[in-house]
Amino acid sequence: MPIRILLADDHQMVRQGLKALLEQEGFKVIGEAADGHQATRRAQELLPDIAILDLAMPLMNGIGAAKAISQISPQTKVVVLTMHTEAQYVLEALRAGIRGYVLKSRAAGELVQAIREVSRGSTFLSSDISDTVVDAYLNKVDVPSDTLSPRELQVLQLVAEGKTTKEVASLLNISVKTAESHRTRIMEKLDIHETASLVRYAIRRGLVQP
Amino acid sequence: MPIRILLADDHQMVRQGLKALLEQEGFKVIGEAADGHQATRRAQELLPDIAILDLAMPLMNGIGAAKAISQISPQTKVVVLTMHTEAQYVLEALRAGIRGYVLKSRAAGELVQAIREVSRGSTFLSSDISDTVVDAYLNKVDVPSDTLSPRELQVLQLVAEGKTTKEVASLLNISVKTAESHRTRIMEKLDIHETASLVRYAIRRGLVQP
DNA sequence: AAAATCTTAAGGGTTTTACCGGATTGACCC
DNA sequence: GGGTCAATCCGGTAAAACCCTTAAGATTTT
Repeated sequence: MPIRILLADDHQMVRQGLKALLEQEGFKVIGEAADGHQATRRAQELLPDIAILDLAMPLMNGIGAAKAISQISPQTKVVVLTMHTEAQYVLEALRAGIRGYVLKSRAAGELVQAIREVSRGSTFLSSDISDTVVDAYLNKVDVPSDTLSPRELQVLQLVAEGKTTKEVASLLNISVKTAESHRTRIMEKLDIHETASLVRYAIRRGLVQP
Repeated sequence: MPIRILLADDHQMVRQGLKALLEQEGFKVIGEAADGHQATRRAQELLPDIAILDLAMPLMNGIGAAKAISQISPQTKVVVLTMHTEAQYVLEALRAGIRGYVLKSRAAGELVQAIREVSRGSTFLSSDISDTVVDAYLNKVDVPSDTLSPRELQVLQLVAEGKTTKEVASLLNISVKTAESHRTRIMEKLDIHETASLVRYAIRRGLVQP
């Protein structure tokens, strides 16, 4: 019996392409969804073996859908398919109970491999991802590292608004060194290493307007 | 003779999926690219009939690649494939000489249709897009065209992607001082004084994704 | 032909970041 | 009452960003 797959991605064209690839490999794509809600509903109806979820979806993102699906269809194993390599996404996904984490920037073979591993009861992470996760665990920085503290969010917002560390410090009435420490910890937690990426992250989080 | 296609998208998995779909339709995907630079180089080598370009690509976006390709391979017709429906993107793409504008959220059939129309010398815009364009023309919604030169746009994109000046220089094969000059002129023109604001500006202009 | 802009490049300077150590306090939790 | 964590602070260093000036050669505009 072929492996029965639910495929969720907000771009129909991408879904069709992936479906074609997966069916070439002998998998059976029994359902599709364009957002997290749909994915959850379809999972409930179809009870697929594997749910492949994009992280960036409207209405409900992949993490939310993964959590919902493991509730209503525990036998369904979730594989996340995304462009994001940041530790914070990976760790959040792992905590949501996903079994595979595959990057869209990789060859389709990785997705195929992930499906095989995961349906065998194993797990699969794209190679760069493994490093990130291992690093996070080893350095014990792994903690709820996706959750920035209130203060860190505040600093991040100011940085994304273009304030220098000195300005941040004076705005928050703290020393420059403290502001610097916050900035450093933010970057550590997010696995980000330049201001530019920090700004893009803040925009994604809605902390600042583009 | 089948239509010869160059396919550019920064996600390999998406490319493979689209390739599978296009070859099912009898098209020949003769080359792939993961960024605007690669796309331009491959177009020069292969002189394809059609170049399918994602808008959001690293190093050089789809608009930049479209301009470059129409220079070095005038017989190549460009079809943009993207998730963006905003008038701003569409009009900019049209000014760059693209012949087709297809949304990733649509069925693959639209891309197939676009390729057929465009290679016949016609044009193709996904239906919502046509409205957008007509509206824009009627309302004379003139998109504030960038006063930045092509080179400056290119540098801006790289900076917003988090590249250091040194990296920008080596990517563009220019000296660090030149890259610095471009950066300075960009800030001067835009009256912007920090990287953070530069990044936000680049995002608003659609040069990079948040 | 003259003016303007673009692209390239450079010298020399200050300020800011990014990363490396470390430390102390207070709060909250079990 | 020991553990963990957020928040605060400090010293230092190398790299990068930022700021100023100048200028040659190509292309485009006027």
